[in-house]
Amino acid sequence: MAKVEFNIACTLCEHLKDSLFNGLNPEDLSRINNHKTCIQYKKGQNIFYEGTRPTGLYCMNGGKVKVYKNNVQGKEFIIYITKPGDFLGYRALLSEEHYQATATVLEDAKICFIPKESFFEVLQKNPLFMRRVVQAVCHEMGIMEEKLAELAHKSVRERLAANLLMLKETYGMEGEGSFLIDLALSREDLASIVGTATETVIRLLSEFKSEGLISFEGKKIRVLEPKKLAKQADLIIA
Amino acid sequence: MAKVEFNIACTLCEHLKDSLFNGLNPEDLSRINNHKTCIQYKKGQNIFYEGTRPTGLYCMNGGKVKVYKNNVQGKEFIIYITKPGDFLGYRALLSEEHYQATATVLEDAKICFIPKESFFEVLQKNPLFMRRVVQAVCHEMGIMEEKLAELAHKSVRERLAANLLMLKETYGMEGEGSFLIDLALSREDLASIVGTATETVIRLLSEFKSEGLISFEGKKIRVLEPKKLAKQADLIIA
DNA sequence: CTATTTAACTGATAAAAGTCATCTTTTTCG
DNA sequence: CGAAAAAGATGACTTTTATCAGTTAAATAG
Repeated sequence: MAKVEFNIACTLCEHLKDSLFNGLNPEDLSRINNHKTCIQYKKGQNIFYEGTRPTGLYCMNGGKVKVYKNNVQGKEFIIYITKPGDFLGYRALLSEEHYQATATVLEDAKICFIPKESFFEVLQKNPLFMRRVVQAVCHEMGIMEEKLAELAHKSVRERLAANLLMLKETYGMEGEGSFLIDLALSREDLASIVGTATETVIRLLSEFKSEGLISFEGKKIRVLEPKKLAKQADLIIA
Repeated sequence: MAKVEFNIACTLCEHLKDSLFNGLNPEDLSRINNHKTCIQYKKGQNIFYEGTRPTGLYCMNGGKVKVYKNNVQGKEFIIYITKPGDFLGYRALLSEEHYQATATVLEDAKICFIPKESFFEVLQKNPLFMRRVVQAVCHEMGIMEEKLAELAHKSVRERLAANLLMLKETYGMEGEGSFLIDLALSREDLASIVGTATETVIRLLSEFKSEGLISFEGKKIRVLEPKKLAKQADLIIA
């Protein structure tokens, strides 16, 4: 499959404002810009593989990518789903380790690749940028701590509700008082996010549907009652 | 309870070599040293609380501290247990957020406190130190990703085995071909590490014991058969 | 040193969730 | 288009693990 390139100047990128590159001085941004390679990926293509060495940083321009780990039996656990402006693969790059997860395109994506050297150069000579990266990484870590505790002590039903709300926050498109999660996720992928079996997700989704909390719209889910869903997520025995 | 202070120069600290402060130039290390306050804590005392703002960084000199989150029903999930040389409470400090977890002393501890300003000063003017901190944070994040996947797809039995091995790696003292986990952990705390009920931990521990994988030594656990325990942890259907 | 509290342990039971088998619907691709 | 594959759905069953109740052992405080 031939890689299709595209090009867009970082300064003109519509997602720059959502990115950590935002606020970078023109000189450094142009250094990034001049060394980047932008590639269009099709659904199902892999960006990087668990066990390999990072050679640079990916920056999401469009589309969606899942970052996941496979366990011994081949079961997937999805750690993260990208949104535009996101850095991808920065963890292994910054810790100078192998990738510990695999990244696969969920919806056709446009992704810019910044070589390691250029990224580190800008990082090194720009303490404020470095500071913002650290801040972002530590924030992300807080989210993971939250997820850990959730996974440890919440039921699958609660976790599914919580994850639907989380997806709604990130990918939700408001309309008529409800929110369409703009992400074509298979039941299997949703199960890999929640950390459960596909059948269990299917059953619980249809329960939520019959309780009027959500509805289905093609491959997508519409959150009808965020507050009631939050009650399901929180185990508030009210 | 009066706080008991002690003082030890960073340059003379026996754990400097295990710390991120290692390699810092003398000037910066003395800046840290001159602004730090060292306090002795008793078992059960709290270092910081979830929801409060960090005012500095804690650096472990001795003893053990658990960092944990409480869920709605009051169930604990232990995110981390410190070892000497560790930074404590750096995540919230660096992300400029509230603490998302509480830190409580497990075994009488000596902890040095470095005010936010001094730490950031050294961080800012020392890119190499910053780089090493970023690297450590990202490494830590990789461990958490691992834990997430483990929590999502492994059984309690596997997780207990895996966590015993992890504790052995960090706190294990070798002797006669076996390893004593030098950490007086209650069954309840162990359950909070694994993410399960106390009763379940008790039952599984006595299974492991009767299978000859571990033995009890006072409040501590001795790992007799690390390899067999690893098999239990990995779900290798060999 | 003994009373009281706390931790460790055991058994019974119930609930949650995983697995397996099967069927239907949808999607993909030659 | 139409066959084949993949995804979605449902039911039956089993396993795992949590919960509850109660007992024993150990640690702590008066």
